[in-house]
Amino acid sequence: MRYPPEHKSQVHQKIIQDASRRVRNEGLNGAAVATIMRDTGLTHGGFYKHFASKQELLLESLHEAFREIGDTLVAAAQQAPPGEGWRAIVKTYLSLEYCDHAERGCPLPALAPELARVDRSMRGAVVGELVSYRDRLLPFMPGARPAERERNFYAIISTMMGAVELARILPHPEAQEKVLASARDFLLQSF
Amino acid sequence: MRYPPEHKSQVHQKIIQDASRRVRNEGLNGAAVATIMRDTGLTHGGFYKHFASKQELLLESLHEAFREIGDTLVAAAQQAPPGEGWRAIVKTYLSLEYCDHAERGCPLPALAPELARVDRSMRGAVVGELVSYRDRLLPFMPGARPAERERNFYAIISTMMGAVELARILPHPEAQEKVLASARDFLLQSF
DNA sequence: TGTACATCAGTGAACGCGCGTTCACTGATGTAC
DNA sequence: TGTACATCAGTGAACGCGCGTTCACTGATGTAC
Repeated sequence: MRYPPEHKSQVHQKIIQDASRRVRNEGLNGAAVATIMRDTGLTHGGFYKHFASKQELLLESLHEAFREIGDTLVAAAQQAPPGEGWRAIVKTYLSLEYCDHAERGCPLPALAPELARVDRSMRGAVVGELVSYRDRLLPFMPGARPAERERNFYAIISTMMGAVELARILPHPEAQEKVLASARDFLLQSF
Repeated sequence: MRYPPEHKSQVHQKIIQDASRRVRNEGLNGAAVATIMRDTGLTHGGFYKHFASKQELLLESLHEAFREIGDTLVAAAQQAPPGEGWRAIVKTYLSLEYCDHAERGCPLPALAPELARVDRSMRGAVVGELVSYRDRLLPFMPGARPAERERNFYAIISTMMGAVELARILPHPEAQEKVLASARDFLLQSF
């Protein structure tokens, strides 16, 4: 049962992709080792040929999630005229599309309170992901000076996260859109 | 082992108080039946003399949490001059004090993503709690007309929730305060 | 070219643990007669 | 006033289940000689 040289890293990546989606959809406990391995077409015993522990998988999944949504938001911002990148980010982030598909969205509205509770051994890595996510988006934020862009980033991301979380609790698309639109209009008319 | 007539309802209330704090501090899975009963000075077997199920406890704990923080915020708003209630709410909500003590704070930054994932049998009750929380705070929101106050409520609560969640992920009080202050200044200078 | 051995991703039974829930039981007190 | 029984909050052993993790094993292919 020998495999081609790329095989292992492909399986590794497939496991992370799957976990990254499951974790955003169902929370940090939503990605059980046995379930993820079954989805990948393998059995649970093989998991430890790819990861030293469940915790390692969670951290790599989180990294993948931040990378994926970061790419999307940066791409949207780069399409916009100079200085207007943040508007494109706000419109993308607060769309019903991303509200409905947590598995492709930002990990913060999906996981933030759980991330605040991870134990010491994961804390540093989690903070690191958050900081590099911020640093990728900072250049597109409104504000003349870096300190001002940082303050505006915190205000904007806070509003967006909260709005998506609130909308996801509500049952009807109209109610969800009301929350998303309130936050969107509020942000776009500010700055 | 007969008990005075008020005894049972006092124990019931003590269990809910404890669960309400644990759930805000450690998440919906943080309030294990055995742990809570031990804290109350009882054994786990007695739990079902007070609640039909764990789910019933969670819903009553959530109700208690919204009631507690709602009381606090309404009291703060009532101290403020007419029309300025929302400013008092923002300052209270975004204090380091409440950021540090999730167990006494708003259940939204502690539980929102988990609340978005509760199964159908709990969904209605959760939405009900959210709606009545909103309706308690609406009168203090900025805006001349009810529809405007509702939009402003969504924008304000979203920003506050997100900021507290973000701050709670960060390790140092200075970093936390930077996030809280960014959101606070942003909200107070708007409207 | 042929044989013996090493490699290593994947298998599946088994483990210990924490969880929500059930249930026969306890024992102090109230009530019926 | 005294006896028999009912009540009911609380006890603690036991259950089935899902979880992360371990481990002896498999078997196709590579390598050594």
